[in-house]
Amino acid sequence: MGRSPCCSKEGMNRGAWTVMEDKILTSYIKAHGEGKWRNLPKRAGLKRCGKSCRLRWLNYLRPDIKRGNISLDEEELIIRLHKLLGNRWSLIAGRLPGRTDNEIKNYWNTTLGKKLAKTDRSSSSPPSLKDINHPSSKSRSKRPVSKSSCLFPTKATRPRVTRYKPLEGTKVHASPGSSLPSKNQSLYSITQEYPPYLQANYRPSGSTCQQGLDSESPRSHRVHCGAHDDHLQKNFVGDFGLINFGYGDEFNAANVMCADQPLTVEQEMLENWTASFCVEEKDTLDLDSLAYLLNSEEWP
DNA sequence: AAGCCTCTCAACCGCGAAGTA
DNA sequence: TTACTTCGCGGTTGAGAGGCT
Repeated sequence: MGRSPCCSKEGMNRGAWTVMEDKILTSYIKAHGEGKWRNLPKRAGLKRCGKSCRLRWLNYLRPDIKRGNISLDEEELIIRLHKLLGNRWSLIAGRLPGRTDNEIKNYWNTTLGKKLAKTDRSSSSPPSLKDINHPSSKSRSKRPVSKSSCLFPTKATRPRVTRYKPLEGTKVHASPGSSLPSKNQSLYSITQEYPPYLQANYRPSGSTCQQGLDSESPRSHRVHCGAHDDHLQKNFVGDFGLINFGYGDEFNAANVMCADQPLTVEQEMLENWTASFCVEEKDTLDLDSLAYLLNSEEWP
């Protein structure tokens, strides 16, 4: 039978996206919502394959993409989640609002993986963040320290190259990866707070574990729902089951485990969250619980 | 100054899972 | 049930930028 290509390669643009292409894609998705990637380029008038459009949107154009360096808390979370989940970047990204799986994957491959490998070699015991952030190795310490990055030697020695193009009007929106159902907030009420072009396909995180809520794009139920994964079942229920997220009754353990409900600990991140329209300010995450979680020695 | 090296990250590719007819 | 389509994931690649010699 053979696998049919996702699209005809002939006459297609490849490589870096132009500003114009970005604009076309962004405005199309804002008007029509995500999904139907295969037909999207044709309808939008783009000479790109659907896959490429999807990737560009998810990794770059999406309005809730968080730019800038990975914070210490985020890094710690990545390390812990990677320990737990392995190279399941989309699941890890689901816990880091505004971060994409590609970004985390890149960050791991270029920075964290190396750091951890180094520290693992030099010590048989699991590395602490202190070890990771202040490794004894001076292999690249010749490079001057950048003002803009101060967290880690590897970053400091080589300023992060920021090549992304400026996006006008970029602001944080709630997305499946960043929406956090707050106390006493029903799933549906969150849906209502999505902008129209997001409502078409975005659904509150809980919906990915609740079959039937999204009849338009049923596929969105899978992948991000860690509850369907045995490994996650075992580990996340065990690890997160004790946390009081302060959700209502509709959030059972399986819902809490949903990968697209972010698990975050950074106050600034939370404030950014609540600053967006997704979560009302008065409804806050139980930070104490999360702080306890990260500080806990029982974390893997 | 120029060539080489290292690093980052956007983009591509192939595959498997899930949905559909 | 099965053949096919579509989507999303993880691994990999390569262009571009900056540092080093």
